[in-house]
Amino acid sequence: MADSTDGHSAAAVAFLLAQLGEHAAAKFAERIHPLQLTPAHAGILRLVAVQPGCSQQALARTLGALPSKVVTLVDDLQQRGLIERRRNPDDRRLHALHLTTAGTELLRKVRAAAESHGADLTRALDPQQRDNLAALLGCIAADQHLHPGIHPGYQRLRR
Amino acid sequence: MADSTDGHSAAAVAFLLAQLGEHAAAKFAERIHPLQLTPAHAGILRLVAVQPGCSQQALARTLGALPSKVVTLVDDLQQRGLIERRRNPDDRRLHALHLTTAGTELLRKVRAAAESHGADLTRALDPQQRDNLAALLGCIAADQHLHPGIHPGYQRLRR
DNA sequence: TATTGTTATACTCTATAACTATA
DNA sequence: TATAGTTATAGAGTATAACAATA
Repeated sequence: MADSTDGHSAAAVAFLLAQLGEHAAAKFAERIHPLQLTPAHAGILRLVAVQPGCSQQALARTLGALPSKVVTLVDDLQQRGLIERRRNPDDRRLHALHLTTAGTELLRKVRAAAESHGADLTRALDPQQRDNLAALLGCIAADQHLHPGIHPGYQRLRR
Repeated sequence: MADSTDGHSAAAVAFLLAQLGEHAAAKFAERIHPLQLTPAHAGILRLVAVQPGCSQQALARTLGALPSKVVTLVDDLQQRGLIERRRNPDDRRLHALHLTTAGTELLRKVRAAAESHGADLTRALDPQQRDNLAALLGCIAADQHLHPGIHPGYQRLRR
């Protein structure tokens, strides 16, 4: 990985980003572990909430993940009664995905966990610094053409 | 993963960090791929440069990686003539690791790649913004007790 | 024939623990 | 007995492609 010893070089910023990003992802995974969810599960719950009735293929395309992986994750969530597969009468090949009441409730807990996770992660910054950081990161994310809300790690989803 | 749709909440910052961190790591891996190195290889090259003569166990402890993984990575680097295993005469169980001339040269290329990678990643920011970002990230990293130069991803080193 | 969802299989990666040599 | 390094092996995880149902 990049050298991190040469002050505020561009390489040092990139290394810090990679380091903190991994740390943030790992801490978030810990936060939702008690809910018996992985980040992948949480990502699917969130997307189905945003796009109710979406198909598994659409989900896979949006996440950049393999359809066969999405199947097993949706299996998990359905078996726990968090998500429903409804047959689309117009095209019976498709499964229209919907959150159940339990799924909506659990997603609320996931969002609460994400918020307290974020607060803990940025506790060293005052509100102005935090907004400043958000703006700078948003600037880079836009420039790098990252899709809002789509973590590249979704491409290797884990159960 | 965290919701990224609620403005500049703490959760949004955490999500952006995770997203950008993964992106930065992936881009860096692409940069050094032509050198036939993975980030894990690069990390070992760098640590051996910083602590010449260190043992493989010490390396594994510093990186938080399994000793058996370090073996295969050092094997790769040794076979390519980038690193030397010297027997420690005082304790013949230990291998003292040293970079060869070729290893030192390749590490220079890795550092150049890291620098241009960082420049590309932060091209949307002016120098002042970049320094600002570095300071904010450094602040969080220190608060979260991250070890400078040690990427948490080293713990699952890949060849 | 093409597409959705699913399942099966082969492959890779990882972790554990056994092994050797030295202490 | 304990530790460094190595190797072997079993388990988990992943990607590919085969498959059934529907269009």
